[in-house]
Amino acid sequence: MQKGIATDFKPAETSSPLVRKLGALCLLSEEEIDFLEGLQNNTLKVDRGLDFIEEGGDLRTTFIVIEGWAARYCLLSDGRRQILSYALPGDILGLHVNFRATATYSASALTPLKLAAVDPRRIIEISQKFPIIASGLSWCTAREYAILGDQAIRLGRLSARQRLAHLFLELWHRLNLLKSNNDNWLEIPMTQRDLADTLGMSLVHTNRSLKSLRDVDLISVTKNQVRLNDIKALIELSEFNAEHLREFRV
Amino acid sequence: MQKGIATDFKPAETSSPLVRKLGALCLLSEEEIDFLEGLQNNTLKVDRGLDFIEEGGDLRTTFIVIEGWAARYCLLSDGRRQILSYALPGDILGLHVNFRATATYSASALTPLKLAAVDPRRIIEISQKFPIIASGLSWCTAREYAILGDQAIRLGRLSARQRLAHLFLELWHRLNLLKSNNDNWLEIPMTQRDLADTLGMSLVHTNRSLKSLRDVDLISVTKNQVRLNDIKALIELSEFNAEHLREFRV
DNA sequence: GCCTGACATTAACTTATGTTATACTATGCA
DNA sequence: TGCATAGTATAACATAAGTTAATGTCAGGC
Repeated sequence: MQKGIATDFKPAETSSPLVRKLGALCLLSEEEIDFLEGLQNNTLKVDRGLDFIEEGGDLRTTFIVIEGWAARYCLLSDGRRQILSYALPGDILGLHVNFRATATYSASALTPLKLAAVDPRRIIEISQKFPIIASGLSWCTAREYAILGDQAIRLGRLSARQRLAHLFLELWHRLNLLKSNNDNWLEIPMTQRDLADTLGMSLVHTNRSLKSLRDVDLISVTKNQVRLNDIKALIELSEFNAEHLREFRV
Repeated sequence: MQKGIATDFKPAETSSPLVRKLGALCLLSEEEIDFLEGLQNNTLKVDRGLDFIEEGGDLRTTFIVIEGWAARYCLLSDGRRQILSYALPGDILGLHVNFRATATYSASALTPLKLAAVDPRRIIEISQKFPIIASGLSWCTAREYAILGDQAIRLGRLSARQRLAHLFLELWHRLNLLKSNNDNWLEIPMTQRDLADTLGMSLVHTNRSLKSLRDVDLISVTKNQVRLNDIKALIELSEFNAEHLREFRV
């Protein structure tokens, strides 16, 4: 990626996922990297299964995921749950919290989670002092929005099998931005219950549809791992559009 | 709303919808209003039914809706369509376009449309010069995101009747921010085909479900108008959460 | 004053998906 | 070692929603 220009600034493997994510997109200066790392100094841990954002509650903090997976979701009165999206390492929750906001969703830890808690005022600071980073965050926002749009497409217009394939492809592509996956194994912490609540289906039908994808050998499944056996066929089946995750070049 | 402090700055009825929308949220200075109005000088018209953003195409412009309704949508290969959201007067499309982006959705005019075309660099300018407006745009972003989340809830977890009621309530609330609706009439330009493509249902089932809402007298329908006969019952039926549209106070 | 086309309505039939229930398999833990 | 629990698997049955097709209604063009 543009070797010879500023290779020194290429984020190290040890960088935070956010820096790796933005660094994969545009060249970051050493100063910018330092700032982004400093932003994530104030960390906290969340146990698996615990909520760290509650719908209807006050939200005054922006969270950056450093390690682990989280799920954004809403509950209905009868207990039905709709997972809206997943937050992976490098993802930001509450980027547009203005001083004080009411959370419109809950968020819980799908795995043990390490988060950075950021004062939203520091986000505002960014757009004044670090235009490149600001532009990167803007890209993050547009990307989250596109991801949620894809979720709507899955829920509105795809069949059960298509939904599963489409979701797996999305997660696979998102993870590839963080670390280059050599193989097609996808490590996911979600149970079938979680998948069902993500894809708007019943648990039983999720299980059935997974089996039917296994039966035609499109995927293989082991404990918390999915192997995408034929990416091309999966893309075709599910009408997945990888462009939605790419979004922009400076 | 905080009478006596700066009532002179209260946006006039003749203001642009964006100014009315942000003005309903926080006090804008005369300078801020002037800037926002100036932003919308470069207008264009779009005929009903025409696309002004095309998925996959280059997007270098931010659009502000001044008059009319637009729909954001994606098409699948077999022609199925999923409408993701509606843009009403005062709404912004492509707020997070960074210099050059690929559109992840198409947008078309549901009515004759008047748009302002804004250079995205002017948006960046805002965060440096007008913190209040920047904060307002941030609120718009969070709100759009919450609206899309609600769309996912509709598609994922609500029945056909619930989806319809939920959508009507959303649109009713959003319109109320622009002009105080005295009655419960909702003027919508969408056909049943559009509603079906929004709610992930077939046209026939949309019609059936509308009828069933009419039959229990929850709504009345005439040409392009829906009357919400019992807001409270509709909210209860559809699990609508108006908080999602409110979002923050400075 | 009659076509035409876009939109709405309704019926009959099919299918994908939901529901309920039971069994199976790990894993942690007392 | 055995029990409890969370997760997975499958079958049998119920139902919401899709599909196809026919009919109705209204507005605009000629």
